[in-house]
Amino acid sequence: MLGGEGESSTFSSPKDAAEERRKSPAVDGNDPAAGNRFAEHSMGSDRYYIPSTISKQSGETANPSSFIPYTPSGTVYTPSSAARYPSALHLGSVLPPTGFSPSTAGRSHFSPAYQLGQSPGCTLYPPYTGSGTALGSMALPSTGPGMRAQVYLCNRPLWLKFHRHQTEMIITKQGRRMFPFLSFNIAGLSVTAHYNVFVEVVLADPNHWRFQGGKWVTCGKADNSSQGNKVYIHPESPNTGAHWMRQEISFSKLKLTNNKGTSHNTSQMIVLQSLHKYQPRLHIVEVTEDGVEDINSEVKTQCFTFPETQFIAVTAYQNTDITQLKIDHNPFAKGFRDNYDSMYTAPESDRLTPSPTDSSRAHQIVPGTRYTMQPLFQDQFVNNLPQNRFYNSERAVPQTNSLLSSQTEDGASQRWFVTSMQQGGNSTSNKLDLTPYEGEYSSSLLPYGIKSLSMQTSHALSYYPDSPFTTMSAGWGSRAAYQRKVTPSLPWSPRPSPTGAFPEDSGKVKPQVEEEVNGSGALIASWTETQSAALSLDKADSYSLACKRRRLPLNGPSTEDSQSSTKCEDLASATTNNSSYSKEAPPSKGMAAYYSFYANP
DNA sequence: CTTTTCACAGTCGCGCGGATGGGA
DNA sequence: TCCCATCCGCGCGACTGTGAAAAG
Repeated sequence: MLGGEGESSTFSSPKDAAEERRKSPAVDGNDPAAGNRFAEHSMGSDRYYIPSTISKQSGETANPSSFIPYTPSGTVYTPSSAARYPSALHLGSVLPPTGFSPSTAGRSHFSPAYQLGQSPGCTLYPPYTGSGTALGSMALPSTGPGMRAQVYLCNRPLWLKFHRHQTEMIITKQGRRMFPFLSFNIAGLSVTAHYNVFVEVVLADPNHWRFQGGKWVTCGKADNSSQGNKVYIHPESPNTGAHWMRQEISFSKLKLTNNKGTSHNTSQMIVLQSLHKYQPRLHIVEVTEDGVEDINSEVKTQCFTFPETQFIAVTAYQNTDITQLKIDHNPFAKGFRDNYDSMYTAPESDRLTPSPTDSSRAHQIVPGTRYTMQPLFQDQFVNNLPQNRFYNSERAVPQTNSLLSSQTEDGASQRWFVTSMQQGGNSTSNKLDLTPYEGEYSSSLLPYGIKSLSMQTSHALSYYPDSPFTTMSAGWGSRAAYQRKVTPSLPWSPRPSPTGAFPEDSGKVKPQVEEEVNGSGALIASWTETQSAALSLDKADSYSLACKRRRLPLNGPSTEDSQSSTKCEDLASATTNNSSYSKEAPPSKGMAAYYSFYANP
């Protein structure tokens, strides 16, 4: 299915035939390259991802219906966006009120309408693109095949860190992995239905970029003649909805290359052009058991776009802020951390990034720990459903602690979505307003909690254990590195100083982190409270925080090794120690909820 | 001058093979 | 004594950003 490119024969399959059959009229009629499903290069210059605008979206968040795509009142397509690219306007004409054609949305790669129109809808974080002809379908089933999915960007905090400086991704001939990599958690799929999950990378704007004077500036028009694969299918595709929802879906193996002529590993490589801005998109396509798309089903494809994952492809890093962030956060670059010793012998609370061994240890010691941590920092939830419906689902974690109760579910979730939408930023820089996001950090995590009790390991994360928690801690602890390298070498840098690296560092980021920690503590408390409340909320919160600060593991005395592993263990212990994996502790309600989730899809 | 390519050093995960210990 | 499982160390390969050289 995904083999529109000649070289992408890997994806050639019976699905291709199905794809052709399912091609929408809009595609056929408007896109001369319609047959080239993934032929980004063949798209006109007008085929760009268009970041959503903020105002309208944010305004809609107050209305729960705005979370539902295709609702007449949920129009998110903004002429302003379209106006920037005339063709978008044109294509927008075929879009439904939500800004994209449901009949084409499912096949973004072929559909200019989708590509242009989906952005407002997608970046609206219920980027559901629906597919097939059923658009509109407010009546989409909430369960079973065709149900709408919800997607989390698992490592969004890390993405945001990079996004502040305009993320850059190295591309090489042999292919370079993305960092941060795309990692999602998916909910709302049919447990038994089969899905293909894949990532597509499309041009984010029609410009050619260059790094000049310490900042990225446009420089002419983008070259749209790029060829090569633009899609990366998750290696576990196809698989059941239960499988996709059971664990984090990581695309850490995805590689970016500028080698158009690459003939090997095409299935793992996405061909990009240097100095162009790209937007990754996640696609979830329902297929039959043998991996062929079922043309009889109306709702088959869903697309999710996260503006903060935009990046500029480069052959060499331009912005040293980005370089330093990569070094600080990418375990593979650990060798370049000249403050490595201090980083990894420092108190837990001061450590910047996880070492791969940390995560593996944690994982070995407490199976599922890694994933149990994730909900604590699931800051983002792409939801197609009315929030109240979501929160009323059996997956919702009991919110019994004071910290959480301080924010009503509706209020919290709404602001959370508002935040997401605001982050659409202006369509040019797409800078995200982080403030609301940070403020609602904890509340947004809750829905994710239960699901994250993974039953499986994630191979990818053994390499990139940048759980949202660990990544968040890197924001303010890495100042030394910035101070050392960035300041002297980048007098022009927008954030040349340690404190300037993140303007919020001195006065905002740290409180933010603490707030996040509190949020995690809050979650812990909520969990523990539901399971006989060994720790009160305040105790759990303060204790975990104290442990982090004082380098004390929550589970008692430990060696240096165990201390290092407490990054995940400490905050998660309250939950994981009571998970079904633990013999010592009784099953938690959370775990029960986890099962119930699958028992009641 | 800008951009790309390449070799390099450092780190880590994984797999293999040998050593060790327990049970039949 | 043999078999099996587990543990440990080593080497290889993958991966990273760096910095110089090459290419345009």
